[in-house]
Amino acid sequence: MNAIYSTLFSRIIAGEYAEGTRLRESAIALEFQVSRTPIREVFRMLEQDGLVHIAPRKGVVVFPFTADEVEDIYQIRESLELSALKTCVPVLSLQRLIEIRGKVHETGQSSSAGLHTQVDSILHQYLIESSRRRRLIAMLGSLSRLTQRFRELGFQDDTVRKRATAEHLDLIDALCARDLDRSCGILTRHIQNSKMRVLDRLVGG
Amino acid sequence: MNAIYSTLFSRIIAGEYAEGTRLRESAIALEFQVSRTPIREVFRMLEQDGLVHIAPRKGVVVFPFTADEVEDIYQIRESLELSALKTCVPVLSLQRLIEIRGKVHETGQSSSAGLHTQVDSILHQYLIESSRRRRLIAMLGSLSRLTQRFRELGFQDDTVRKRATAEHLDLIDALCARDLDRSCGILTRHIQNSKMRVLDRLVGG
DNA sequence: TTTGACCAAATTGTATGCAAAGGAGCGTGT
DNA sequence: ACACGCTCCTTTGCATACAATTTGGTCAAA
Repeated sequence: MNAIYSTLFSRIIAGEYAEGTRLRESAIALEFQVSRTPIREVFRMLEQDGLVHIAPRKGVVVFPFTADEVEDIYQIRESLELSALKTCVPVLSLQRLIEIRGKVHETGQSSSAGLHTQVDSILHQYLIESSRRRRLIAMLGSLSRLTQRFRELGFQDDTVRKRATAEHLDLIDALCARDLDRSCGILTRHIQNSKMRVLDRLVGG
Repeated sequence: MNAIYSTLFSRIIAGEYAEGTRLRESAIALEFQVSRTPIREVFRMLEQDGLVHIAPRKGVVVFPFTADEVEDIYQIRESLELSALKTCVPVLSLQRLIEIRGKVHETGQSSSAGLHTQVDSILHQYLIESSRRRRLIAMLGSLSRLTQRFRELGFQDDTVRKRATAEHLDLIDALCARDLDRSCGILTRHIQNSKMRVLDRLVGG
């Protein structure tokens, strides 16, 4: 059932269903050779991701997943990550920051998009989770999953990778100095840059 | 089924289930005289609200809904409403703002907590929806529902009502002048004040 | 006493069948 | 011609039955 969820999730993210497409329980059930029962749960999970709308007795329709949508997701993510940052700055572990700084620096030379994506995740995840705000963490996790596929694409260009690495190092330095204002500024620009990269990829092809 | 959802929702909000309580499908199904099938959907809906955690094959456990949690919700709400505000300021209708200003002013004299709550909702809703950002609107709607019960309690004190009304009028004036910075400042303070009120009520009794 | 394996009860996951609501098409009346 | 209502078909909602997995406990061996 998790596989079915992942498949539908990917399809919607990839824009394989036109905006407003209605998903029918029996059709999906037939396609995946299961009964309608698990499909209904999958629908609920997709609703949690904000990917479909469930209208009682009417069925489920997929929301558009366009550039606008991705932009909105990044805007929300920016707001929430800033909030997390404000909470976590005082409690971050210097040791862990330096450890992550090492990884970032090391990866800076690599040309593997996958590796860059991974290190990027580690840093952001650490900041977010350090806020210890369960709800915030969950929301950011959800948003992250929605853009996961695109982020890797963003790291394919070398100049982009260089810049991202520089931003990460800057941010970590500001965090080590417990400089909240500077951290916020850097993080804001960093996320805006990520957004641009992804949107460029999206509209460009 | 919607009734079952509402009931469980209220119970969790009210703290009627101790932190970590496990909800068993059969038990709930028995209580509400339905089969387990709709109960599973209700669980998914509660998961959407961030009120329970569903662990596959393990069951669902309710998250704590404590003052910490409410505080987090308000912090998130502040971040997101500010984001909405930034988006909507340029497109707000002067006519509609003045219309709402009338309602706020009129309600300022009333001592009905319900009426104040209602007007408060109208203003915030208008700002949020004007952003036209589907996802943001949905998230704020969800957060709003989580604190709905408490907000009304917050409006029981007369000095509080006076202050809230003043803040609303201020905000609307700033919005009419399309003064983004001032609007942001006022909204931030306004939400912080709401948070305090609610938290005071919560810890006070 | 403690550890491990194994069995039984409880609980969740899925399939199937039936009930009920929505929607399209057709016909009738105005 | 148009609106209204009726009927049939599709689709969703729910109940029940069965399968699979977890969990708690018991007993035996180290």
